[in-house]
Order: sequence, then C-alpha cells, then structure tokens
Amino acid sequence: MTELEQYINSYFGLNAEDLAIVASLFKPSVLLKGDYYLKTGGYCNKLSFISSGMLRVFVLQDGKEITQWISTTGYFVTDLASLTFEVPARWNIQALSDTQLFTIDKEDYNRIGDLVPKWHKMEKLFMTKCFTIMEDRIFAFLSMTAEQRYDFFFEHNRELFNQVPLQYIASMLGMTPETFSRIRRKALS
Amino acid sequence: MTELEQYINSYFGLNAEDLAIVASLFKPSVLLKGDYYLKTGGYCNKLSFISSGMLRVFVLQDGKEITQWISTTGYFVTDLASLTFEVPARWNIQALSDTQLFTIDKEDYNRIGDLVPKWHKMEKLFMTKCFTIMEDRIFAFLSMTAEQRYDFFFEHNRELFNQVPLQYIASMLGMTPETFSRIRRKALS
DNA sequence: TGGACTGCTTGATATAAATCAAGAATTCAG
DNA sequence: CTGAATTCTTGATTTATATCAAGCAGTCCA
Repeated sequence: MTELEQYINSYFGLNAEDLAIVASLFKPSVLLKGDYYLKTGGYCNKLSFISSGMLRVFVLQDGKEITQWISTTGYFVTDLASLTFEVPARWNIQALSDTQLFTIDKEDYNRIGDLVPKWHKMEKLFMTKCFTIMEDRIFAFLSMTAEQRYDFFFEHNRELFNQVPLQYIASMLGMTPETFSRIRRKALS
Repeated sequence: MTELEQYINSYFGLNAEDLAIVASLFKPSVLLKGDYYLKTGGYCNKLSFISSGMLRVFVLQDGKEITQWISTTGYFVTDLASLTFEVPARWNIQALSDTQLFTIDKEDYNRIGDLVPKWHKMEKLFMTKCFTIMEDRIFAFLSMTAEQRYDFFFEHNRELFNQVPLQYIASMLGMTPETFSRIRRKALS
C-alpha cells in the first residue's frame, strides 16, 4: 500500500481494489511556504490531501486576519462549499511551510462515485466525523473561557504549538495573541 | 405531493418515485411540550422531521444548561453521531412546544441507500449545506462581539424571537440572559 | 554582521460581558 | 381569577479579555 492509500484507508473503509482506484486519481504537487492554495472569492476546483507540511485557512476581515483552521499532515483540505456548489470561496488557504499535497481535481472528484459505488456512503461517514468535531468546537465557544479553550486545544494538539506561529492558534481559538501569551505563561509554570 | 414529500423535496433532489419511497418510511408521531426526544447518554436510533413545533438541543454542564441549537418547523433533528456510529448521545433534545414529527427508525434509515441509490449522494450534499452553516457559526464566535452575533442572528431568524424563551437564544449565541436582554433593549430602540 | 522583519511578551488601561441581587412582567395551573 | 412559577429586565459590581504601547528575541537575508 502506498503512503496515500494508507492515509485514505484510515478515513474510508474501502477494499484494496477501490482504494487503488481512488488513490490513482490524486496527483502529487508542492506548495512553497507562503503560496496560496486558494483565495477568497476564487473557485475551488480541487480537493487535496496533505502529505507533509501545513496550511492555514483564514479570512481577511476589517484589516485583520481571522484564522479559521490549520490543516496539517494527514488531513484533507478544500473549500467544500465552493467545490460542491461552485460558489466563490469563503476562505484563503495559504501554506505555512513547504507542503506536499496529493490533489484531485473537481472532474475526477465527481467521478469517484461512479467508479466506486460505496464512495458516497463512505464520504458521508467521513463528513459525520467532521460534524462531531465542529459541534465540539461550537460547544467550546458556548461553554468555555479562553483559558479552558486553550487547555482543551493544547491537550489535543500539543505538536502544533511548536510548529506554527502562535498568533494563528490564538485566532482560531477566538482570542488575541496577548491573551494567548498570558494564558500560555500560566500553563507553562 | 404530501406535506412531508414537499419538505423532503426542498432538501433533496429526488424524482417523484424515489421521493415517495423515502417519505413512506417516515411515520407521524407527537411530542408534548417538555417531553424528551433524546437524553444525553442514550442511544439515538431515529431521525425526525419537524412538521410543526420546535425542539431544543442542550447539555447540562456544571449545573447550567447550554443550549446548542433550536430546531424548528421544516428542519430535521437527530443526534447524528449517535445515530451513525451507535455511540452515546451527547445532547438532550426536548420539545419546547407540542410538536408533530415524522420519524424514521435507524433500520429504515440505513435501508434508504439500498432503496434509492442516489440517496447517499443527496444526503452528502445536504450535509455540505449544514457544514457551511456550522462554519458560519464558528466564524461568528471568532470575529464578532455579542452584539454583532445578536444582530446577525436576529436578521436571519426573526420569527424565533417571539416563539421561544429568549434565555435559550442567549445561550446558543454564547451570552448570558442579562447581556441578551440589554442588547435587545438597545436593538429595539 | 548588522539592520529589518516577524513573532512573542509584558505592563497599563479600557471595555465587554459575567455575576449578583432584586424586582417586574408573563405564563400557567388549580 | 388568583397565587405560584417562570421569564425578563435593570442596576451595581466584578472579572475576563481586548486594546494600546513598548520592548525583546529570533531569523532572514543582503
């Protein structure tokens, strides 16, 4: 099994044959640090798997960048609404480091369902898992203080803290870099 | 077309025949005000469509109720993760008023994909729309003040404000009832 | 090798929102 | 209809977090 097949296999329950078909539709590509995968307003016509590196999903709002998410090695990245409904993308997606991707274009993505009948069902299950994560995230904003969100996120994403500028993590947790820094000092002591 | 078929049709692009098959699997039922559709820790083995009335999705946390969402007429309700993966439910779901439902049990829900091949694909598209709504909601917490969240929500859900206790809306917007009340007074003037 | 960035920290202050407490207005049940 | 619950409002106060401002520490080069 190739690296890509292993990753896809960890998300989707497919047999070896189907796995090979799906994997064959993804092509390797590289983004350099700072390169944009997608810009707000553009049309996202691809879905990618991050083989190494990381990407930041953000929006420019009133002169400030709001980081929505950071996608790291082993995760998928796209603007799902733009890919699916052909609407302008809501997000900027930019490489935080040199990043290796496996990318499938929209035409091939839309063909997977024909080639692998189980695909839609598998993808639905995958999306259900993402759903749960988003629900947790919303719940965190409804019920936790900044400090509790920091602790929770740190517990579950320790490695990210030495890999990306902390201000981006602060933003995706809904706090300023200053607040993040103060909470961090407290947590380290 | 029955009422239920019309509603299903508004979410899923199915032909008349498939629509009738799907609709036939839902059975009408009633919840009285205060009745629980689901309790935290239970297993959710059903998915329902709200024909009239409304349900509140909430969690009891440190003695406080956190309202995650209010589902109203024309929307679906379930604990998706519990239904899909057979894990204990995360949410309480309780009727805020007498509510009429069309309900499908898990066994029939899982059969839809066999009866209507297009189903998984349609459901995936439906989930993608829900995704966008959840992303918007997360973004609101990342970038807006309580007042801005109030205004935005009011703009898009005016009718809810005369139908449910405002404290629940306050909770799902991530603020206290007192803050909600003050913002409301300001907005009304 | 020494600026010029970029990112992080720290302190002082301002502001938004929570909490606490009481009372008014609704709704509901007998 | 009436008393009891529930829900909403309002004011006083506290607390969490943002903002503003400055300085420091790496690092990226030219």
